[in-house]
Amino acid sequence: MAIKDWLPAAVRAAATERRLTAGEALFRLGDKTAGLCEIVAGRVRLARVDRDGHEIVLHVAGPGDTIAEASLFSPQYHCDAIASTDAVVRIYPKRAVLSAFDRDPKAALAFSATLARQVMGLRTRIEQRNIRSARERVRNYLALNAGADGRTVTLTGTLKDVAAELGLTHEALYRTLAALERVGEIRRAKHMITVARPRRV
Amino acid sequence: MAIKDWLPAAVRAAATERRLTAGEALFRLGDKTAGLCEIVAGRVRLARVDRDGHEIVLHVAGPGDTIAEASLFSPQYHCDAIASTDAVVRIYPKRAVLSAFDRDPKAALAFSATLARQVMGLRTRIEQRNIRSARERVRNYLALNAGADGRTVTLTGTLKDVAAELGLTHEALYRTLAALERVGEIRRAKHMITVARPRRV
DNA sequence: CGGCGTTTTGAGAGAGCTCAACATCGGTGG
DNA sequence: CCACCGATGTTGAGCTCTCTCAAAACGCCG
Repeated sequence: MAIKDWLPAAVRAAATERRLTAGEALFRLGDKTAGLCEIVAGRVRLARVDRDGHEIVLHVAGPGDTIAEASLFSPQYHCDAIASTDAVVRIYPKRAVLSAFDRDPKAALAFSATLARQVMGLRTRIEQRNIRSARERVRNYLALNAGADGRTVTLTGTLKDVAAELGLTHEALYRTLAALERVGEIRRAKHMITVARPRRV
Repeated sequence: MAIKDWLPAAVRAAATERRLTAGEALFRLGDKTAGLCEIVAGRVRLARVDRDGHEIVLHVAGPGDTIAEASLFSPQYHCDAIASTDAVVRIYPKRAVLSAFDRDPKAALAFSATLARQVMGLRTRIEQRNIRSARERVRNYLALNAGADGRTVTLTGTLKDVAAELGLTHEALYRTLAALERVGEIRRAKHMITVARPRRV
């Protein structure tokens, strides 16, 4: 769900861009909230620092992700945002966003819709993490990401990325895929995995 | 974030209640969407059935949770909702909710705010699941749920519930807590856990 | 008092992680 | 065009850690 699909053009035009070097803070806990933030390039992590000075990562956002949605409704940030790599972000001023929502209920609803969709997706991912077995987790992933035919999954990124999304080490993923291919449950091609025998348990 | 905190009273009044027996479907994939649903009692799972006839659980909701937020923006349900136990649910008709949002931007924004907060919480939980070690996961949980003093965590439910939330078996949680207590890192009282030595790594 | 669910501890096994070596691929520059 | 290099992909071996199965103490409620 890209920003441009729901944020009015007028608001998008009001955005400012900012460049961050690795380790630089986009904002800190307690700062006055500026607005919605879209990651254009690089990685930005949201984190809190506990009493021990230990950093607790809440989320890692990459290109296309938005962060600080909740900041629209809060005067201060509730955590730190630190660039993990050199990064470029685009900031949509809070006031512009909120007033657009106020004037245009459609836009507000569209925003709600994207959030509701995000909630769905995140809940699905959490449920996926409850699966212990690497094999089952991969099966789940394939079933959930299968295309229209219900059998073919097109890989957007690298297998390493998939492994991270699944919460597995890349080695474990490679092995599991190899094992599934060995028993004929899947077939693999470049950037594509096909489940060989649907309709089976 | 309880429903009554953001849903206008007029909409709440329009709600209907429904009683489900274990295994009964609240709705099925493809059904026309009725509205927002709040779980009053029992457990309801959201699931999809894949080509193999295998059920993929997307989410399990308990009392106080809302489900089908995204259904407000879709004509049909995208998954099944099945009662895992006998359950009672309250349904807020889609039309009433949407028209309330349309009339009252404040209500729409309040809805967005709860969703944004949910997204935050869910992302945090996902990040937590990336922690492999039971001990680290428990530390993370304690740090994240500490009260105002940053050292004391008050348990709302049973330890078994906490274990489920952490994605650990209850045995693993008991053992980990016992170990942490043994080395003096935490102290435990009835429904309360205190981190003994803050400001340490 | 009796029963049920939570809490606790024990022992064993399996599964994924870690460390390590190597193959493969794509891009870069000479 | 080819050598080089870094990142991705792949496989091996050992080890740690959690899960599983089991049994028992504990606490709460009827």
